[in-house]
Amino acid sequence: MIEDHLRKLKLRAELSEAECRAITGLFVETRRARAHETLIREGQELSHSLLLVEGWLGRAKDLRRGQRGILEVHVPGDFADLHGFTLKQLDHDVIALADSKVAIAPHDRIRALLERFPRLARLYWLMTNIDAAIQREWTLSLARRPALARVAHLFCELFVRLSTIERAAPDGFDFPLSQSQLSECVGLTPVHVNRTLQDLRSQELIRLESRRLTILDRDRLFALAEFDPGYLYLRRLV
Amino acid sequence: MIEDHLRKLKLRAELSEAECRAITGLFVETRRARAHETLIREGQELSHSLLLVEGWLGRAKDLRRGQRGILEVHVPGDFADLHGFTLKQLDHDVIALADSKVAIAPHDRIRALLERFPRLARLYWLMTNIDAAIQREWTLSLARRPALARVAHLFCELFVRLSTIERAAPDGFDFPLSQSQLSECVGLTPVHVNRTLQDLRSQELIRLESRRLTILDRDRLFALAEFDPGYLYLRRLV
DNA sequence: CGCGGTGTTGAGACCTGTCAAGACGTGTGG
DNA sequence: CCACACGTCTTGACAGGTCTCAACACCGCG
Repeated sequence: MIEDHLRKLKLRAELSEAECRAITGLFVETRRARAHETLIREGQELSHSLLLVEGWLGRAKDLRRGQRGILEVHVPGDFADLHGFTLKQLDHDVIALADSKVAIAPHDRIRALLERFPRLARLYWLMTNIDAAIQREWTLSLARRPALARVAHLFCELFVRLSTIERAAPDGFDFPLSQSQLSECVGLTPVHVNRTLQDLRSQELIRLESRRLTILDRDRLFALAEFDPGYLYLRRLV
Repeated sequence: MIEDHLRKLKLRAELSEAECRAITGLFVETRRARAHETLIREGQELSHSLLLVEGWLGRAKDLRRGQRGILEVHVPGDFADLHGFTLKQLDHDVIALADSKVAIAPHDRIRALLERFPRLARLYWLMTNIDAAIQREWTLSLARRPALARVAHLFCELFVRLSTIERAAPDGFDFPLSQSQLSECVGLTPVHVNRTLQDLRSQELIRLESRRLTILDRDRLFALAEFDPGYLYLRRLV
C-alpha cells in the first residue's frame, strides 16, 4: 500500500528490511477523500500526518476576495503534512484535488520510529529539503516564467515525479485537475489557463483530453519550460 | 557572534547551556563578502554551511535572458544553506545582497553535533520547516498578490523577522537592498518597483530613503498586505 | 428535464513590462 | 581639483500580457 512511498525513499537512500517494515508499521488506517474536500485546515491542532496512497492532494492558502493559491501538489507516495509533525499545526490547508486515499500516521508512532532509527530522521529531513526545493522552483516559475512556460514547467515536473513512482507512461500521464484547479497552481485565471493550454496544443506540444495529458514533444516542452530536473534530487544522497 | 542564531532558536525551543556551547563550537572561522558576491554556486560540492552573522544574503536562481529570481532573503542568525548538509549540493546560488559576514560550520561538525544532541536534530528540522513556510508565503504572494501588496508584504515580513533578533526599531529598519534587488525578490521589473514604492510613499505607508525603511502606519501596511505572521511560527514548539 | 461544474470564446480594461532618457551621487584616475 | 564612468533612482510613452465580465456549449447527474 505504501510501496510508492518506499520507492520514493529508496531513490535517495538505501533502506534495510527492518526499516521498511518499521515505516510500514507507521500507519494505523486509511481513509478516502472526495475531490474538493478539505483534509486539514490551517491552524488545526495535529496529532497525525497523512501519506497520499492514491489520488492527488494539494497545499492551499486563501486570500481575501476568494483568491486561492495552490502552493504544491502531491502525488502518491508523498507525505502531505509531515511538517505538521514538528510544526504542530499548519499555515495552509491540505485539500483533495481528486478522489484520493490517504494513510494515517500518528505522530507518536513517527516519534518512536525516528528515535529507533535516527538514520530515518535524517532521511525525512532530507525529504523535507527536497520538498522545499520543489517549492523554490514554483516560486521561480511564478516570479519569472510567463504563462506558457509556467504551465509547461508544471507538466514537466509532474511527468518526472510520476515517472519515479511508475505512474507515467513514456508519453504522458493521467491528470485529473480541472483548468480551474490548474489556474490556482500557476497563479493565473481559469480563462487564461484555457488560452494557454490552447497555445500549447496548437504548438503540438501536448494533448489534454478526458483528464489525460499526452506529451507530444518532450524535448521542445522541456526547452520551452527551461526545465532542468536537478532540483528534484533524483539520486542517492544518504 | 552567533547570539542572533541562538535567539532565533530559543524562540522555538528551550536550549541548555551545553547545547548552546555545542552550537557555538560548530563554527571554525568567519569570512566577509561584498555585496553582489556569489558565495555558493548551484551544483557546487559542499563541505560546510554558512551562518549569516552580519548583513543580508539571498537565495537566487537564474533563467535565460538574464532573468533572475531571489527566492528568499536571510537576516543575521539565519543559516543560508543548512539544507546543503543533507542535499550535498544546492539547486540555487547563495549571494550577498549587501556587505556581509558569515560564520562557517563544517558538515562533519554538524553531523557530530546532531549525533550527540538528537534533540537539536529535531530542532533544525523544525527550522527547515519554518523556512519552507516562509517560502510558501512568498509563493502565494507571487501567485496572488498584486505589486503593491507584494512589496508591502515583504516589508511586513522583514520587519517581524528583524524584530525577533532586535534589529528593527519600533518604526522601521535598515534596508540596504537596491530597487533592482528588490525587484528580483518580488518578481517585478525595477521600473515597476520604483513606481510601486512611490505609490506606497504617496499613501503615507512608508518612507524609504538612504537605505532605511520607515513604516509610517503599521496597521494599514499589514492590512494592505494581508499580512498574518502565523506562518513565521514565532512560538515555543519543541 | 434541469442543474451545476467545466471548457470555450470575445471584447475591452487594467496591470505590468519595455525602451529610452536624464538626474544624481560616488568613487577613480588624471 | 576636475573629468569621467558607473550604479542607482526617476520619468515618459508605448506595448503587451493577463484579467474581467459576459455569454454559450457541453456533459454527467439527480
